[in-house]
Amino acid sequence: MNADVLTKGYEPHEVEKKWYQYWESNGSFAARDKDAAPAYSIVIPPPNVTGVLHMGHALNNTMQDVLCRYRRLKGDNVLWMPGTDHAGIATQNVVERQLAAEGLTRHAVGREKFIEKVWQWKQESGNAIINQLKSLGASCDWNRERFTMDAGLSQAVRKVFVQLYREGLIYQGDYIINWCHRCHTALADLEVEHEELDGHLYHIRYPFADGSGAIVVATTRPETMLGDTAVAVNPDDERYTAISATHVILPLLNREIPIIRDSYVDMAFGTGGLKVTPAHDPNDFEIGRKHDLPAVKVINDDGFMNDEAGPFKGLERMACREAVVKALEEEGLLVKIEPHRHSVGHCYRCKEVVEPNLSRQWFVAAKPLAEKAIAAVKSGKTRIIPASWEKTYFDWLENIRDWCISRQIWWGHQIPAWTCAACGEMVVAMEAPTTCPACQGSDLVQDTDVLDTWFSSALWPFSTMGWPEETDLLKTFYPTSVLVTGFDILFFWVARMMMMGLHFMDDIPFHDVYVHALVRDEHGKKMSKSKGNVIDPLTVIDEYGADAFRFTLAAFAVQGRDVKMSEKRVEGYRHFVNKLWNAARFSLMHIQKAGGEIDRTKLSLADRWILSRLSRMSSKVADALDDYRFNEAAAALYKFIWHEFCDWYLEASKPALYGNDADQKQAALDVLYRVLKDTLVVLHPLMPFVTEEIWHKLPGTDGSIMQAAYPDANSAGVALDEQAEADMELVIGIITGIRNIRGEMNIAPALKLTVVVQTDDDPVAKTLQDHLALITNLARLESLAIEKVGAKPKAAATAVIEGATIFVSLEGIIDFNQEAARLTKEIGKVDSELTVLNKKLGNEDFLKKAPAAVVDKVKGQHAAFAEKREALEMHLSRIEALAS
RNA sequence: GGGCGGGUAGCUCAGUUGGGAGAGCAUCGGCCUUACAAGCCGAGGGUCACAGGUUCAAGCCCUGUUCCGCCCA
Repeated sequence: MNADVLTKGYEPHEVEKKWYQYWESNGSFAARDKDAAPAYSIVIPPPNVTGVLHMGHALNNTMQDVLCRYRRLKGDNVLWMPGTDHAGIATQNVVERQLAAEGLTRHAVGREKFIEKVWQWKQESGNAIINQLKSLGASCDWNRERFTMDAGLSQAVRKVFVQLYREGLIYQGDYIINWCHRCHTALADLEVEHEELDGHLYHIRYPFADGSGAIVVATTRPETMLGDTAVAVNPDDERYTAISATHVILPLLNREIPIIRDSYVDMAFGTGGLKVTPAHDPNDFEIGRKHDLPAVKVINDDGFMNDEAGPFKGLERMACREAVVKALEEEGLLVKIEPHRHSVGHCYRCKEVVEPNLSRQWFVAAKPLAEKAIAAVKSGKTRIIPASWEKTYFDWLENIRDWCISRQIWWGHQIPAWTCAACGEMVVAMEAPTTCPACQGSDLVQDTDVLDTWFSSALWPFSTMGWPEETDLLKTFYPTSVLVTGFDILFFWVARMMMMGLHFMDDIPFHDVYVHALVRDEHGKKMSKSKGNVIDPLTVIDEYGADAFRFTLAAFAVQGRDVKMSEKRVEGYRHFVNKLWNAARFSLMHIQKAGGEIDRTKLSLADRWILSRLSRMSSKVADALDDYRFNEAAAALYKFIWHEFCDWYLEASKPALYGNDADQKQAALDVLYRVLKDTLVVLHPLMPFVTEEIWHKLPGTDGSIMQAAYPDANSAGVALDEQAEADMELVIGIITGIRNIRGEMNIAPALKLTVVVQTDDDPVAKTLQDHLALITNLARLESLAIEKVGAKPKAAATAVIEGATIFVSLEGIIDFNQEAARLTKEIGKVDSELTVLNKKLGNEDFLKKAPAAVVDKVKGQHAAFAEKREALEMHLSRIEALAS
């Protein structure tokens, strides 16, 4: 026997550090630009460069790592493309806060210097998340790491912008956009989060210009009335069909504005009168365009009222609301204020209330791009998994609106558009023009806006592979195999990558999109700092190890369902890591050298059984991973390793391993070696570290487990063996029956039992006879006799299994009342089974209409239970006779 | 208002062509049995949200009700 090659308990810390460095320095994660092997590729959803690893990243990247490691074991040439996103607004905010601490603003620093500072920040502290991904075990090809602001990716962004502009799919225009006063930028519709809030509905009287009366309008934002350019009513609204007035006097400003009629107006809402503010409301903007109304902007981009607000000029918008309400009240024009619950938009970056605002911005005409994105999924070229997300995807793309892509910040890809100071001509080009094509002037000023960060991430699947160059990488790995992502960025990112990929690469960006759920706390609540229920993945990894953490994530990652995470659950799987560790420890005490070819003629029942179970398990795990059913892969491994390999096989093989029969011992060693080795490989994608550690302790392995081949379920030696599985099931049934008696009768584990099994079923008798030693050992018996049904042992506890009756001799220690109670309980269980079966068999229709196989099965079950009941009943009456 | 997901053991959840209600944790009882007490052996525990329907047969399919969560407007 070997000396202790493994420590008694598994300590992940050093092991994880060691093997990660080993993999990196050996280039184990490197993809080959050109290769004969099948290509498998994933681009990472680039985390924000400002980000720190949270549970969502942990789940997302664990899944990708599992897939990549699995495909490598299957022999694929795997590219897992890593990188980060420049996260325009978020990053700018971080650096601005830093400046603020020094009493500076970005404007004081200047654009050029400010951007320098952002790069500096990125250099110093921007890549924290990359190291955190490494501690999770992520096997990205780090030498290819990309950043959305890299030169190459920026070139791609510019090319895309210029081409779309020339195709008329990018345009500049004055439209209502969402404006965040805090971030001081436009936002796309998607970037606005709506929340139901309690507010007020202000009813305001607008007097008719001809003095013939007034119309009452209702609004939630009274300050915008200063920008009203009309009042609208529904043409079918009988309340207003008869009025003579054509204009109203806008209160406070005493401006005359028209009354217009438009069927858009909801007659049921309030008084049926609608104030129209084209510059500060998206719906009003549409009405304004239709009726050719002027748009008067009263709130500036800084959130303060401008000249158009007259006496309210200079007030902050919320202060202005109060002032307007007060003024209306004084003039007797405020009819009433009602409590009103309504949806309010907030900036997704800073949570500030956003203001609809008329502004000159750049837009992508999304419709034509969306059509191709819809078609690709409809035709099945790209699969969305689970398919339930397809509907959401279609709904959004079918109702897509133009995408506002310009942002009034500094950190990002500056828009490649230049305007001639002399003649106003605009040039959109790859390179900065030196002369104006219209007037030959040389003073060309670049647009100061930058592009939405999502614009560059939309190009990620091909920009990271070197596009617009026609690289080998693109040829080998585009389209990517799968995109793994959370549903929260299905629109932000997935849909846009589809649009851009199809347009510029003329092919889908990925074959599969695997959409996973969110990680919540153990009660299903969203993790948030304010709730204090955030679990930090790094803390978890530190305490329980990355393997246990990854396995937990995989085990709970059921399709379409949120992952509920608690440290307690991770702790449970740490026990599992330790279980594996100790199974390896035991194995390595016996294994001296690499196992040889398995000689199937020399195998014991347990040997054949575990090889058969191994074969099933490795196929099951492969099938599960092929279908992104991570939880099933985890469950299959857990059950096999703990409840089959450890609970039964290791125990069953001990006599051979400790014994003196050289043949038996060699067979057991060969099987043990093979099972451990294959199990490590199958488990490796989920638990990369501990499997690598054990792999290196295993004699006969060379190099990393990452270079191993995924076990072939039908390879020599390992094979499905249904006979062995059936026989082992019988043996396990006998042993469990005996253990049950031992447990229920409170018989000390150390006490060796004398057992008789009676059966008239010859194959059963033969199987048991063949494996007397196995049963004797695992049930801790003094002796085991297999007999024909005959005279019953006297003082014995009884268990009935199919085809056989077990008598555990309890000479001198049997408590007859206890045994009677045990048998009664057992009969009760059988009776409830029989009730169900009797009901079925008593049903004519069942016998007539159910498939014959089902009827036969039920009949068989009934016979077995009836026989069991009879036997138990008989033993009970014997016991009762003895007890009295 | 529209859409999606969910309600199964005390807790968290599996349950994929409709035919045996299961796992982990927790609970109870017994064990330091030569890999593992981070362990071993055994046990208890469920009107599968509710009401109908289809079917010989429903946790699973259909309809309605209710509660919870999310997305969109």
